[in-house]
Amino acid sequence: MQFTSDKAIYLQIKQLVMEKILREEWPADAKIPSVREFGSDIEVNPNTVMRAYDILQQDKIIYNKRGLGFFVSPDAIEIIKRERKQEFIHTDLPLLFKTMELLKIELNEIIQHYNDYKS
Amino acid sequence: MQFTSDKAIYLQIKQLVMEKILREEWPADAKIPSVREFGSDIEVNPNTVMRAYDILQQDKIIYNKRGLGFFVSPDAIEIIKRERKQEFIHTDLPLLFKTMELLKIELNEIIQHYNDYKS
Amino acid sequence: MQFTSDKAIYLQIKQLVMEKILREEWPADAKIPSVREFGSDIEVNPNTVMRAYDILQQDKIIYNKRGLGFFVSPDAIEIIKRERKQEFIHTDLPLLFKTMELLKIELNEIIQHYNDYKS
Amino acid sequence: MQFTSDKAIYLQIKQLVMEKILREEWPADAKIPSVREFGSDIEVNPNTVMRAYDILQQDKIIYNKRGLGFFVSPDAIEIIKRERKQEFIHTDLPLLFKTMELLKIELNEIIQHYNDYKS
DNA sequence: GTGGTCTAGACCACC
DNA sequence: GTGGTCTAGACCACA
Repeated sequence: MQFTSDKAIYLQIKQLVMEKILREEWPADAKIPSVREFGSDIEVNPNTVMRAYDILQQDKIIYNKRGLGFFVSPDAIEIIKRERKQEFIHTDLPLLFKTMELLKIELNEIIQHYNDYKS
Repeated sequence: MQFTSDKAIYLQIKQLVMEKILREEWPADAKIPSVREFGSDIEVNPNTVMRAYDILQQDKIIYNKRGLGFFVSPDAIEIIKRERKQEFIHTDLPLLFKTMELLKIELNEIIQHYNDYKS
Repeated sequence: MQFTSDKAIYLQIKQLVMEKILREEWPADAKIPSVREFGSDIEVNPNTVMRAYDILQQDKIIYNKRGLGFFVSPDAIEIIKRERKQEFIHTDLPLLFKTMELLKIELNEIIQHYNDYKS
Repeated sequence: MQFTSDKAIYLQIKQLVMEKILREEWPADAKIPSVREFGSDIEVNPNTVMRAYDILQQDKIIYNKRGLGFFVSPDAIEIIKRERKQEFIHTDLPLLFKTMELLKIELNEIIQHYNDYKS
């Protein structure tokens, strides 16, 4: 696993976990790797993994059973999608449209790129 | 002027200046505010404004006449557009499409939001 | 049975047992469930239940007959009440009063809530 | 400054800060000590102080100006009181009443202790 | 000067 | 074995 240096590692780990959940690699109520195990997998200090797990727990995306480990929350996917969609619609899209305006890019061009991407 | 705290202020200032140029609020060869003036306008330390101007000058988006101040470069718009368009197409768009995929958002929805935005 | 994750489970079990005794659900000299039975009831590892029973035995709230199981001590209620009352008066109440002071809550309001609670 | 060992230090620091704000030792928009300064004051590692500040910032009780430090949020007192009152009414009080019931303590006795406390 | 991140290593309670 | 807390020390970007 390689990390970009322009974003905090613990945030990238958070992202990584959420993607694994979305892809159902880690299904609901499944145990996720312990902080030590995951840390050694991706070559990151367990404390840093812990920080990511901590936030994920606050967001109710994972939960903890004392002495056993962290588990995927039953409604994790729903929560993640809800959060991300909010951000997408209220932050990402407006930014996209504003940039399009400034650069005088038409919608057609976006659609063109989209079709290229899908194929 | 309010700044987001999750991005360096000097970068937000740089962004702001580029937008003003793109919108032709500050046309080619026009004098832009001095670091002190602009700094007090937006309630930011002049040093921080200077840092933004420095980078803009390196990018040849503005130029300096000693003792007179900073001025918009004649080909500023062209430079900005070239830079931003690269980033837009090769970084922003792919990221957007990836998010759409994960959230199962169709292109139709984007078009819908776009029309809402334009009106 | 659900447990809060912010307190040790064995302590929550201890609490639970003491409440059952105080409510006389488990009267004096009655046999209480075996660690295995109780553990499977509340979905907790028998070792953890054992740890709670151990402490309860040390406190002389329950006693053990080898090969037969654990039983409620004749003076269990008295012991529990003595312990808890000390803690209640010298720890819980002062803390409560301090909070009331900080939040500017008057005694009247407490009495009001008490009446609501009783009805 | 001394800390109880039965509660995480960073939580006690959070508590301490909130009390200083409630007592208006640190008024609205005032700068609070830097993590290093406060850490050396109370003889705690700056990282631990940071953890407390982090949570306080999430709760919008303090805010950050990049490169300058942390400041008391204008509506900090209101937020703290709201939070604490919720907890008081929905957690502390029900627990109090339940304990009173179990220990067969009457309201009179509480009132008695309250008067003793006030004098 | 300020926060923010990360590591390494320690110690603890809990299951 | 698991999480959770804390320290010490390092490095960085930012104002």
